[in-house]
Amino acid sequence: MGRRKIAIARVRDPVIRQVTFSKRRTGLFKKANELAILCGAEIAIVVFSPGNKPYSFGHPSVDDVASKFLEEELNLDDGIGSSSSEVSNREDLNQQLDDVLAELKEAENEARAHDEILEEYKATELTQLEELKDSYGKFKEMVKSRLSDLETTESMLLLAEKPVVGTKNKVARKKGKQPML
Amino acid sequence: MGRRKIAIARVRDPVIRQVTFSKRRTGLFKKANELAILCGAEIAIVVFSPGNKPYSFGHPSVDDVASKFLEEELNLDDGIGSSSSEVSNREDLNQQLDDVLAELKEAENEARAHDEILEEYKATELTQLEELKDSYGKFKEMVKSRLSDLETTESMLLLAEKPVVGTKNKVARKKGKQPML
DNA sequence: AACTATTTATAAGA
DNA sequence: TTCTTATAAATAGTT
Repeated sequence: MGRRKIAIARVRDPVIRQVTFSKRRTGLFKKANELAILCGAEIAIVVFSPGNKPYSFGHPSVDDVASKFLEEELNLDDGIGSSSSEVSNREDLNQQLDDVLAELKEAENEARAHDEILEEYKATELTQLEELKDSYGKFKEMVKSRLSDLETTESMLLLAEKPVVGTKNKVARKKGKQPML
Repeated sequence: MGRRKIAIARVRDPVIRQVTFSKRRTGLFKKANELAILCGAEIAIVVFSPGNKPYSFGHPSVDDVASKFLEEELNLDDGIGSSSSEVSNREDLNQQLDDVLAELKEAENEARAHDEILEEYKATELTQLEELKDSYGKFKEMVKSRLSDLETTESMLLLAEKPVVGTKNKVARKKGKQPML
């Protein structure tokens, strides 16, 4: 779409490559925005420029899309690694699940203890800690999410026999603004 | 770019909306691929269709870009929340940092305990647990990373005075393939 | 899914 | 980098 047609191959000249990146990144984000608005789609994009500077686009936010993708990951999950032949005895599985459930509840309690420790720094000026807490919160959410999955033993067993359907992913944004490479 | 110009606003007709989504998602991913090839850029995209089906694009892979973005997040981090005027006394800050360091080490030990519990299921057929462990491992890495940051007190103080430079993000992929909505 | 009339993105150039 | 513009490419409406 320019004065000339170009082949899709690495642009040699570093200067032109950078210019091309800037133009196309702008175009890509614009397209992403239109897709989100027109179709009510949720979308997150992360790009690294040739100079390795990070850029991101999110609608409604990278965070939201990220979390949602993580949910998918947790719900659709595996089904691989245990061939149906290995799923021999349902009773055994149920017992195992009960054990796992107990252990995870224990782990969650410990997680709560961690959280309390970290909470003490909520009011501190050392905002770097927020970052750590965020990741820790996400972990706790996963534990909880996993717990409810396990509690519905029946559905999990079904999942274990279901073929994989979707892509799974996880994204969690932080504050910050775009560098102007 | 069609027979008529359309306004960028939510497409009412669900059928047309879905068709538009399919066409534009294809276009977006194509653009993303061209950007990656032409500029040697790394890129990851996650989208949810109007019907809430997940689609993703990654070059070289969503995983790789995700990890890299997470690194950025850990390294460039905050610097917000504490105006330079609040960074009054370096000695006080150093003391606070020492305290935080101690607490974090404690938290890390607890984290290690969690990990051991989870490790017991490494050989189990319940592969869904792998996912949980992955997220937990990431959390632990962040704790460790943060710890080393804190240990180099000097550099952290510098960070606290530095303006925000990059966007931060975290992504962790799972296996799976694209649904053909 | 295909087909085009049009709109939009963008390669080159300034 | 920003703008301009000729041209390539994406896509809205149609079949």
